[in-house]
Amino acid sequence: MKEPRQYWLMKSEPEAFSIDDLANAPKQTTCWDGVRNYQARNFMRAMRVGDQVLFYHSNADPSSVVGIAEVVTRAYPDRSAFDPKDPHYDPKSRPEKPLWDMVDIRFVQKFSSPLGLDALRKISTLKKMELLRKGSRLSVQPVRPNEWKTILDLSDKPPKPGA
DNA sequence: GCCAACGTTGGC
DNA sequence: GCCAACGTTGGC
Repeated sequence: MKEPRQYWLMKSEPEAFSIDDLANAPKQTTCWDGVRNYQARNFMRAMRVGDQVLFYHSNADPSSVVGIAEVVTRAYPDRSAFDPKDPHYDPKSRPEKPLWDMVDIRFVQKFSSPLGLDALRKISTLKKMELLRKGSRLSVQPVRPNEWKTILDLSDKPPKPGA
């Protein structure tokens, strides 16, 4: 039985790793390391190969959904947690008992124009979207199918005149 | 750069 | 198990 495709949103600061970095990466693929939040980790553990991901630029000007990526591996141990020199080193995670996981994602598409937070907030069907919740900081979060469809429809359209 | 919201830590 | 202190995220 084939599981239905799931949708997610992943945040990255473009200064650190942008959608262009993903597009230019070897095989247009990267491992999503450095996640050190249990909720975000658990969402990655729930991911399946083929799941679709909205790529979001945080701390950007303006912060926006900028494109699409695809999950290409199941979750597996994040080795960066074992490395004392790594900024995301976590001594609680040991190779024999890994605490943190990551997945690999592959570039699918960059939107012709980014969808900024202010524009997304105007869409009534996105009212409940995790990204738009006040104080929401989750760097990996689920996206509802109708939210996914709404955002893809928006990305198809040229920017509104005068907007 | 500010600061509100949030998660984690650690004293008790 | 409570909760204050602290560190981080991320919009603005």
